[in-house]
Amino acid sequence: MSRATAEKKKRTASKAARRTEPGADKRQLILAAALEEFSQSGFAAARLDDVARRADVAKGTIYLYFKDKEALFQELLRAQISPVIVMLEALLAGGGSQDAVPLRQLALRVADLFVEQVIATRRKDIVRLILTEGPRFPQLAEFYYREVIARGLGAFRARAQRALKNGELKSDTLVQFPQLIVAPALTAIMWKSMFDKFEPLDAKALMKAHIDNLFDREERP
Amino acid sequence: MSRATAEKKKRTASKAARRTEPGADKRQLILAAALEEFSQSGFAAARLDDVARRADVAKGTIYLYFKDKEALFQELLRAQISPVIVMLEALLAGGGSQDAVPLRQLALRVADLFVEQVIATRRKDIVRLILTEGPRFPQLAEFYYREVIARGLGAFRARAQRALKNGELKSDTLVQFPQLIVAPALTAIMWKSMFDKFEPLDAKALMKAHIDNLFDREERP
Amino acid sequence: MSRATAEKKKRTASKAARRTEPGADKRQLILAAALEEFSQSGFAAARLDDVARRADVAKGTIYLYFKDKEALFQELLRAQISPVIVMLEALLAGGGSQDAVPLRQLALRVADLFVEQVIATRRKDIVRLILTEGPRFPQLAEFYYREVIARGLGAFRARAQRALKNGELKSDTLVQFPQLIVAPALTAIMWKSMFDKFEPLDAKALMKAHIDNLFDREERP
Amino acid sequence: MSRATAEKKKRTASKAARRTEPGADKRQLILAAALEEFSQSGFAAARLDDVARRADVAKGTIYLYFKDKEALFQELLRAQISPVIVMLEALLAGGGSQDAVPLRQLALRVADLFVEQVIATRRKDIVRLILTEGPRFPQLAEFYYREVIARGLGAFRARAQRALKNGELKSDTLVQFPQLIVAPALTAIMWKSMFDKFEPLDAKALMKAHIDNLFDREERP
DNA sequence: GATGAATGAGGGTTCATTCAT
DNA sequence: TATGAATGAACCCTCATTCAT
Repeated sequence: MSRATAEKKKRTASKAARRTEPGADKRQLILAAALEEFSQSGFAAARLDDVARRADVAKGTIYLYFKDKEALFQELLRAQISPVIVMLEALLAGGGSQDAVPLRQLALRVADLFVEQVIATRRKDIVRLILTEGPRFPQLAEFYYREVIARGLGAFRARAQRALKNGELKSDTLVQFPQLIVAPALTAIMWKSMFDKFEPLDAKALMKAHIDNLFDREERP
Repeated sequence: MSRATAEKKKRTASKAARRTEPGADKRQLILAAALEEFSQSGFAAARLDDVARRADVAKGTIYLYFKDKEALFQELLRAQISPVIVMLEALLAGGGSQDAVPLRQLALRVADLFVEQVIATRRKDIVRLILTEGPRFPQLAEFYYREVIARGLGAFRARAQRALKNGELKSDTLVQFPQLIVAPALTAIMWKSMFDKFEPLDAKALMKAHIDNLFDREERP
Repeated sequence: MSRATAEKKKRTASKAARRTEPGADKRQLILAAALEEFSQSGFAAARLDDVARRADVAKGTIYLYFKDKEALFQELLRAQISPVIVMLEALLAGGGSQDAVPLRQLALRVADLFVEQVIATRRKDIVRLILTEGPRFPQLAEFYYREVIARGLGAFRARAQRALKNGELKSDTLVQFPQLIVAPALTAIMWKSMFDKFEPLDAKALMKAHIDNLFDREERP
Repeated sequence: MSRATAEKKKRTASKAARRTEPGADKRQLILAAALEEFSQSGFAAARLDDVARRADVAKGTIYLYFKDKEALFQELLRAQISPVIVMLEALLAGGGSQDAVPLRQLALRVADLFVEQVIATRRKDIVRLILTEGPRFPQLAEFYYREVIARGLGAFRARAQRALKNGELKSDTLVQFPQLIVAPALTAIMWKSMFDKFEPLDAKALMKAHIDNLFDREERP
């Protein structure tokens, strides 16, 4: 009871505060609450009741902004992907167009960015949700493949190809399997949500060790 | 009424056929059906009705073998883990006790085994389910960490330590991050269940390339 | 089927009528329907489906007002007890504080009240349910003992004690066994719900005869 | 698992022991177990599974002796009534045919017998069940009314009539309301199953006080 | 007769969705 | 727009009953 009471009080207070918030767009509130609930419980087990409560809106309000539960879910995942795509393209296409930065430096920079901006934040749950619920939402999987995977790996593959040509890379491993570059990142995300309490994982160090592995062999004379 | 009657007849017929099946243990039938349904829909969205139908038993029969939906789910995941553990220990402890086989060979052998026995079979769904539902079932995550992760990585880490001492490994990367060895395997599992239809992935080649990466750098003079 | 159709029509009609009913509080509707169903079938055999239908609400609506079937049951019994307690105390404490009214008159008055307000009404089913289901709901039995039995018999016992002292009563029978005063009332309730159709019982006359019995002996010289 | 295994072993053992019991009539075992379960849970909530376990027979066995759950229930109540009827008639008809024993003595004797043979034993649960479930089983109520109530009260009423004629009784209260004689007995049964743990009731003393009440007034000059 | 695995109808409960206000 | 009471389909689970052995 005390927990509920405390929570209620807090919510009531924040409600008053939020009411007056100027740009407190309901849609954003709902999306934020939905991320929380969906990543906590998964799509099927999440309750719109809880989303509404957390967003501090009425249950019916959700339906003013989203057709149904699935639309909310998919729009949530799509909305959050946009910045990732932008970031991705900025890094790969922009920074790499002239290959001013060596691929290894680029990889390290992206890895750091990914750890800081995704793995260390709530955003990692977006990735988890996509991995987790993707098989149940074919359109989502397809969308994600087209917009993120194909583009991201494609760009990386192109960049690796150039690195291979200009001698920065000695083997074509990364050209054939660009997936290798992200494997430890996915592993880190899964690890953090399941095993981190038993054995914490330093994601940044893991990524660095992995990249060192991929490039050190190449750079030896 | 005619529908019910017709259905009953049909079922009776197919039942008669199956009745004679020799080792068709009900419990196993249910577990197999459950794997199918759970990996298709996830825990929350799977319907026991469908499990029953797929196993060709009545809904109530499930409850003769499992306390409830969650017990069915957890026993499913635990039951399938045992062979993995056995395999794991046989390979690492057994084959590696005298380190007769170089770690690289061992890794390649394990990778092949994992691809053939897990990734290429229905068993990969077990791994997916654990990764996917683990956060919602803390006991399961803990069990899995204790029985599989801690043991597996522990054994691998010990073996890597010895490889480092006897010069087979030049860096301590794998001692610090034994997770690296499995990262591409997880990635392959996720890829296969979401993106394989868009772009098939050769898991075995991926694993080989990864292991080559890890060891080649060490073996250069 | 014709029965169902007929019922549906009736319900639709009455629903339209009820929609406009002013104070038709849903909670009260549900409680009234629940009393009907529970006293007809007992707790275990009563179906919430029927309660809902009788209250003319959807099944889910019940759960907006009551946590579950048991809560509905217990709140039903507790809600109905309050007026009884109030009545009880008004009569015994109020009217008896100065013992202005002889105990016999008081008993007759209470008996009449009980017959009219309880035995002759739907309320007798509340008493039946408590007697009937009490053993299965220990909290309910305790609540009832504390709030009604202990208080009611206690007050009556005190009043009887005074009557004994001031000579109105000659023996201490009622002080020792205040339960005696209510025994015929319980018997009447049971009789009415089982045997009244075979042999009607005049509860008021029964109570009067009983009270005469208890007091006549005392009043003889 | 260990609990289940242990229980199974125990049951198997005791079963072996019972197997050799000579007159261990299955039907009686089942009836005894049924009484236990029905009076603990009521008709609707009692589980035949538990009856079978308690009787140490298989679930199917029950159906060899009783058509269904309701038949078991009704036969249970009817079977147990017979001795009561016999006793009743022996006392009233037999002992009272010549009115050798004064009615008051007879009443006291019956009360004692009832307390000892019914209220103090498992048999009180039979009475409770009849009172409790009667309304749901019209045939049972009718059977009970015809075989027990009508006969018992009839015999008592006849005896009271004679007592009135021969001066043993001064008023016709008991002729009009023979139910009065049993009211405290029913009250005692209800009390014992609900409130006895809060406030124990001396049923025998209660009955005696009640009978004194009924007869003292008559016997005063 | 006796067993107990199997059945499946039935009921309690949840929760996405609607709609009158 | 926003609300939240109301809905009812859907799903888990129980348990009386059956039947092959």
